[in-house]
Amino acid sequence: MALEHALLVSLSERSGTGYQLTRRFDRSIGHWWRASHQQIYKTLGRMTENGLVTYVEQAQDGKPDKKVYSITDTGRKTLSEWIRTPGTDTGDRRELATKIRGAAPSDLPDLRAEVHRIRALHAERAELFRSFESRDYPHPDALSGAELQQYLVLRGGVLSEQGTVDWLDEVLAALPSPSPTSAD
Amino acid sequence: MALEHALLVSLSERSGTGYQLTRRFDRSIGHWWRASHQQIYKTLGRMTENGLVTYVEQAQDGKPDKKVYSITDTGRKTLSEWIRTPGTDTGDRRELATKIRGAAPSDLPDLRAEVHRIRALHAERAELFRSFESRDYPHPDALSGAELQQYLVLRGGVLSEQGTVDWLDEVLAALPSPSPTSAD
DNA sequence: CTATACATGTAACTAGTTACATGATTTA
DNA sequence: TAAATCATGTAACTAGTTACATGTATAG
Repeated sequence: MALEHALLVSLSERSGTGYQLTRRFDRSIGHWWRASHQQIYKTLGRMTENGLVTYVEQAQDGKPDKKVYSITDTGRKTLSEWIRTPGTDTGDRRELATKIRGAAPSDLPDLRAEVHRIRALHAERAELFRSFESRDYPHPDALSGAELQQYLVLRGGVLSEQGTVDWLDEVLAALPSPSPTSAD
Repeated sequence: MALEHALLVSLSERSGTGYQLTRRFDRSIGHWWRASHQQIYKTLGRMTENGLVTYVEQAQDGKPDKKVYSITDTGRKTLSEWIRTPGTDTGDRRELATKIRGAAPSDLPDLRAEVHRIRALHAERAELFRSFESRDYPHPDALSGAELQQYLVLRGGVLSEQGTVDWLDEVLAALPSPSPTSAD
């Protein structure tokens, strides 16, 4: 589960309550991910059982007690291992974004490799969709009806895949290279 | 549930077995959606109970019997109603793509309105992310470390939102307008 | 002989949503 | 006086994944 890892990234930046984590998700991490407070509380509960996080309960007057969560050493280790391990071959953008966000300097070589890998998956799909496009719809201006609509959906696929490739090219250009003398 | 609607779209184009629907998902509809055969069989079962689809069982020698599903009048009505009704305000691309794919000529005015609505949601988010970008990272070339990585993830959000807007602009330009005399 | 296509499903699980429930403080 | 913010959760449900189970025909 990647929500677990996203929470670890957030907690590795700074500790906070479930409520605060929900709000952070609505803002920064939520640029590409939404998680409800219910889901976050549930996940934090399981993570506590698994020793990835701990919390300190703080009494407050007028408000319910709050639980301030922080990442444990086990959590930090689990996160780093996850970042260093290639993900699934579905090319999940959310998962990759979490890894980019959470990678420590020592994780960067593995991260770059993973970005390359995911970029290749999306480039391949973009190519595949473009081949469908030219094969099945050689004259897009002449289309109408159901065929036009099918074409437009395919166009969405092409643009989405190519957009991901463009983003990852930006990422690779900006991320520090391990060996600046030998170009990639 | 939108898988239900995606299956109705597929069956409204032509009838088929659960297996065939799975394969069609892997190809055309699967450009932006994946569904496993297990999930499709389960969903077809529920849809049969709800009267959206029916099947005819066909014996085959050497192969297990197959169930050829087709859409019912209720299913067709349900699909059309769903297409004509605005969706959630999360701006789900998958859902919109299903509507574009499934809309009959008489659904087009409502579809255009929905595309406009979803385009506006994504344009708003693109703007919001760009405002974060210029406020929090005025000099992107000077960034490094965690801050650079946060910026790159935000860039992914900007590109993704803008990419969706660009796609929907293409859709609006290509889809026939109800009144060609008054420009939008 | 191995993989792929055809054809169906169950069981157990993980992920995520929606509705409900409580209650104080601050801002408009 | 109404809404938003802070703060926690449970219960019921829908959606989707992974592992298991069976069996033939055909192409390489």
